[in-house]
Amino acid sequence: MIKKSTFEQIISQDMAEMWSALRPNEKRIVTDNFSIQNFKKNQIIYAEKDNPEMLWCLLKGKVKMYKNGIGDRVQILRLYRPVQYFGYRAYFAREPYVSSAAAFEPSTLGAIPMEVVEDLIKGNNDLAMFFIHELSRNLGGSDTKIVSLTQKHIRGRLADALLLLIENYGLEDDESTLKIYMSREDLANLSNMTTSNAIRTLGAFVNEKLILVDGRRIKIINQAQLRKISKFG
Amino acid sequence: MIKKSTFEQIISQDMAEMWSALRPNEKRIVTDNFSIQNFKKNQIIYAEKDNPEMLWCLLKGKVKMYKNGIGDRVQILRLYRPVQYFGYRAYFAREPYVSSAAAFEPSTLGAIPMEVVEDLIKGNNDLAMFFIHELSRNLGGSDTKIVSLTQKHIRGRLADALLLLIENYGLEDDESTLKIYMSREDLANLSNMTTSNAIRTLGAFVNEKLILVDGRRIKIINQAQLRKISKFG
DNA sequence: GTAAATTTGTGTTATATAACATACCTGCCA
DNA sequence: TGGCAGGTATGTTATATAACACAAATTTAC
Repeated sequence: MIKKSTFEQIISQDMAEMWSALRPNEKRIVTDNFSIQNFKKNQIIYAEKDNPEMLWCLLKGKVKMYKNGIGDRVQILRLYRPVQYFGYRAYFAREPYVSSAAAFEPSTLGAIPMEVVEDLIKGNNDLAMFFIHELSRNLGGSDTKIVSLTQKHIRGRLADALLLLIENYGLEDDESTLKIYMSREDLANLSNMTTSNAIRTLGAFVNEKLILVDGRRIKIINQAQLRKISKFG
Repeated sequence: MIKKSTFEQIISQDMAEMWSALRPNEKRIVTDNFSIQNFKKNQIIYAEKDNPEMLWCLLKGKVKMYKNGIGDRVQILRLYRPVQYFGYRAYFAREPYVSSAAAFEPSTLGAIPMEVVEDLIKGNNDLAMFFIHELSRNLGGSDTKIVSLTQKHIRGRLADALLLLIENYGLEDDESTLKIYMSREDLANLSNMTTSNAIRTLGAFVNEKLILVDGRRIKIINQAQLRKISKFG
């Protein structure tokens, strides 16, 4: 358990966007109901069909939201970085989770009971607008993803995945190495293809000098060309 | 142009869910800013990349929200029936539309400027919760659709489309005829396949006595089996 | 520190579905 | 009334990608 003073520090520094929407007494309510949990690599935070109870706030690490599909296939739907919120959609929809969330790597998360969040929303319209905004952006992303994943060819889908990783987790100081190191399988699950095809297509990109690969370390060499592949072929 | 009294009637009867969240003075604001527009069959209501300005309320008819994809392919994302609201997501996300909306058949729509809606939300938390709820349900649907469209086989996807049409537009008094008559092409665009394959697979379903087809009229004979096909093969 | 398990890599085959070609049907309007 | 456009139907071919099989490399566990 972490001391109260540390709580305050973490949430006031990192939860900026949502935090700033709150009045002093509301901040107090959040602080009082905030609990911190650590997750190991690949540990599940919540699973499909669970009842949504918490608003999760990723403080440290990386998290994937995914859905188990047909056979053993998995589709990664969204990726989270500090400090982003998730786990609230199903609660607001009054339905069980339709997807699962797991830590990509050792991660620290904050949790606030959704009832508390809902009460806060009822008395604070900036907070309501925060969630309306988040949901709206996610829905647009999900709609766009439908078309990309169903209509683009393998190369386009993998290019999309790489570009998403750049956007989401950024690059090292060398301005080319992806900050996330993920398995070929996760890469495949992100871009709707088999692991073999992720490996093969990644290899093709290396041959074409678009990227450089060393184990799970990926260096982006030709981002412009990746964008072209995402758009056309 | 329709008389004010008729306005009041339409919106108080049909806009029930959102309408009931409003206080008398807010209802007045909506009424004063409400305009009615008729759309012909296949007429576009708004298009991708347009700037979102209006909250649309479908009063009569049927509307499809779709996205133009690669080549000439189209993906139908959502269907609307009276009385449902759409067109607000992009506004809340502060981005241009990522999809288009068009009338399936001659339709009557109400329009309210999004600025007015946003002002109302800022002063009315029930209204905010209405949108949070709608967005949350749509996002769950979109996430589920991603997996269905990418992982299910053609038969499962077409079965899904038929079940969606039942759920969305219902059946005639005979409790078997779909209330919506759509082209094979639209059916294909709903279930991510070519028109040829929609025609063929529909034919297969007829052979298997799951449905009966007379032109665009579709009778659902064996819904249980359609559900099985949606789930497995 | 060595065995076991997992991940990565590569070749081959199988198959679902798109692409293409063509014909027919049906309503429309000139 | 006849031809034209749009939609429906069906057969054939092409192809992108999954499925499978196996070997090598790397990580994990005891």
